[in-house]
Amino acid sequence: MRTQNYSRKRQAIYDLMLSTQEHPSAEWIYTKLKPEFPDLSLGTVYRNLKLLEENGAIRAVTVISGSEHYDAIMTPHPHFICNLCGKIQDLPAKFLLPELTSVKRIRGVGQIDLTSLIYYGCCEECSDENKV
Amino acid sequence: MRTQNYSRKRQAIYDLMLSTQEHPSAEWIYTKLKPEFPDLSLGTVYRNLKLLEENGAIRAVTVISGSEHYDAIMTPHPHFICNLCGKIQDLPAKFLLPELTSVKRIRGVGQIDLTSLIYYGCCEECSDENKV
DNA sequence: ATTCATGCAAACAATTTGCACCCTG
DNA sequence: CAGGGTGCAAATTGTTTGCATGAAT
Repeated sequence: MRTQNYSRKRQAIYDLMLSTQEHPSAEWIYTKLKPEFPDLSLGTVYRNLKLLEENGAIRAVTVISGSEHYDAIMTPHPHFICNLCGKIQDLPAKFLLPELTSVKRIRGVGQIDLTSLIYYGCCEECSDENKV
Repeated sequence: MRTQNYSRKRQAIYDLMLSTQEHPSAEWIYTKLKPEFPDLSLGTVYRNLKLLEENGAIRAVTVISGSEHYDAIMTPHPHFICNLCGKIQDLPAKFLLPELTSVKRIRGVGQIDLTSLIYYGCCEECSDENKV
């Protein structure tokens, strides 16, 4: 991990990541922080997200319609992603069965660092809207 | 599903998808088919991959270093993705526990269409190389 | 002072799209 | 001949990067 100086903007990005239920993209974070940091640039958000990921402070969930989304909750847990609105929801860790996370190596395949379980479907808000 | 004409190129793309162990990106398919179809264009590959996906003939696995990768095996099964070389391997369906695939709906969250289980780590080829 | 952090704009790379033309049914 | 299908190139979009400047140690 490369040595880092303190940076008020990086701190703000991380704090925002921690405080939200969203699974933000760079753009989302940029828009949220811009009022407080009028001189914030999108490049800084990208750089810091990458840095935080390298430091193990946050992790990438997946790419949704072209943009990467991040999660600051580092306890292993699955996600639910709505195919209609793209919203990502955390699922309780119990949905990630111990039989899955206990697998550390698959013979003839490789060593496992991370297990990603994602359910794709239609969230309740979207299915309610579609009924109306 | 919109009505479609027969297209020799679409057929070739699908055949190639079926015949390979790779989990191709658009670029990979383009390169493979270009010799046989010298007038093939990358746009056509993108258009047809999207069409095949809409038709349920193939499915997107995930985005790896910026590009989408597809799978023509539609039987539910997990994947192993190497963080170093990016190679995607199919895992036997038994690795996708029935407790996972039997979940069709999560209360307060939504309906599930698809369950994606991806193991990320270091494949055997890459760990061998790193030892040398 | 030295190294890190940032704004800005240009560069990049994957994908999409408009349009004219060809092919399939 | 009507509606796909495609090549081509331009446009879009998310992300990265080079450089000059400002901040942290």
